[in-house]
Amino acid sequence: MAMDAVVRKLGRGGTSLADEWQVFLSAFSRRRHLAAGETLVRPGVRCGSYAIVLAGMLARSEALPDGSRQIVALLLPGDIVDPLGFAAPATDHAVGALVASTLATAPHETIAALACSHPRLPKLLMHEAAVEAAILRQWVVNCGRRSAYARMAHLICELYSRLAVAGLARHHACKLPLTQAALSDATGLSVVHVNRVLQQLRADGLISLKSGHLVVHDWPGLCDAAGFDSAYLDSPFPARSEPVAHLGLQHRAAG
Amino acid sequence: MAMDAVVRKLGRGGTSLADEWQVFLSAFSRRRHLAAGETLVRPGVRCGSYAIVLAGMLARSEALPDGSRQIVALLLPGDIVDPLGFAAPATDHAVGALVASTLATAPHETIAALACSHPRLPKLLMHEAAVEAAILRQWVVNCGRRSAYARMAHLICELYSRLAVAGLARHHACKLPLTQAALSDATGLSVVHVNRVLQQLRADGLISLKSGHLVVHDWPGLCDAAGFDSAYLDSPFPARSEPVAHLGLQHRAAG
DNA sequence: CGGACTGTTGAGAAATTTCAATGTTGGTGG
DNA sequence: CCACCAACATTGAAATTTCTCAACAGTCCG
Repeated sequence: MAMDAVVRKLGRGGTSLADEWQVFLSAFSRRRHLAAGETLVRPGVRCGSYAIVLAGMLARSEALPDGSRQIVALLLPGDIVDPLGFAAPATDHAVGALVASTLATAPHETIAALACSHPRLPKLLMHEAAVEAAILRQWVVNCGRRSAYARMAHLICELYSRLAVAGLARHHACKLPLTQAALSDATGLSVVHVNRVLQQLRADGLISLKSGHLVVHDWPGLCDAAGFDSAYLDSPFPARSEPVAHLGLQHRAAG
Repeated sequence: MAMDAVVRKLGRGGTSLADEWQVFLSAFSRRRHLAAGETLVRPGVRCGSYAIVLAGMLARSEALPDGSRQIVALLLPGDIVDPLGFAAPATDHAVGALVASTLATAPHETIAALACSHPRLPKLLMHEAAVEAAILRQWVVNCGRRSAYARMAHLICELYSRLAVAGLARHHACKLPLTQAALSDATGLSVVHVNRVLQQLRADGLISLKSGHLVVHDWPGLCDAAGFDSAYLDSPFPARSEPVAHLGLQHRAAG
């Protein structure tokens, strides 16, 4: 079943915590479906369970007083919605489905109980959280210091890489069902400018992006435009595995 | 000794994990001093120990190919440098001291060993990490969607609040030893614009900021300009404690 | 006193936003 | 199958924010 992406992504670190993953995943017996636009977590509400994205795409977002919103993270298949969940205070932001999505869920108590019998389980959650934090840091860099063009390119690099890790990219192509409005909220750019930047990226022969389907025509070029270095994304446990190259990507020259 | 701020800040959640904190802190027997500008962690290097900031101020930052840099987090007294440390992959960014700073350190192995005897210790680290992540999310919002003016105001609100939690603010004033260049790197603005925005904030009677000393003249006004809501910062464990009001701040009306 | 770092100022240039209108697409009901 | 509607994408032009450049002032320290 759709657990594929999850296993692929979570197992990427090699074998050192394979048992813990097995145990952890086995707790996720429940399924939950969300329609596009539906909300999973409301700001200020403590969510009582863990969730793993099986299919679709969700966004963590914050609404601003002036009516605009900022997407603060995108959740792809294989992602744990809130790895620090059972230790975290109430979330301050919303999590909503950008497209129809499927989740697997498990109550916090179940996981907490498992953590007792499998003391290395927290380590595994902490690792996932650390990768999520690294992504978040890149978003700060993105919004803070990169030009609109590089910002868009970087977001696309990140998403492509993450989808590739989950086994959801083939032949430099993947589904990327984000409207330009969503891209705008993710990058902090205006919708109009997103549109123009995308045209530029297409004109430069780097990508195609149409009706939710992304094709990367020039991965090294895109990485270069973005200042993208995938190291922060996939880093498995102690050693560093080969980069996403094995998933059908040429890897850009070390710089 | 300087452990004051630490105890104050880390203990803020009330008593539920007090024992774990005791045990955790007792492992930090080593001290380390950094001069201003000195580097604690270099990108790509796995750091083998935990560190807690006792005094001073450090910055996590990423350098960009074009020579600019983005500060991705500021570490204040009481902060754990990398709560997910022993489960995290190698850091992708640098951590450096902005001013002369003191740290307490403990080897990862020591903490890992303690985690075995005190199974709730990871939960405590995860909680700290969750708060750090919430701050990071606010930075994304800040850089992505707020005007320069609001952005600066928000950063100041955040720093003042965090310093207040650590017991380092009195009478609406605190030390804030950040150069305008550092503020620029933290907000993603140009140095020149930082200067102008600060002048505006002063002219509007919200703050004074001179030679490393901040005074907040109009906390509600500043929060308002920033769109600041302290909820994400201090949230202690399950229940929510009173906001920073008890630390000498008027709290803005709920809204 | 000199030098280095930090803060300040002005003016023109550039990137990005806003506004407002017009295509395009995909689905739905007649 | 067509008409229609809503959501999404695209375009142009003016307005605004922010940046860059370049100069100058203040402060700290040896």
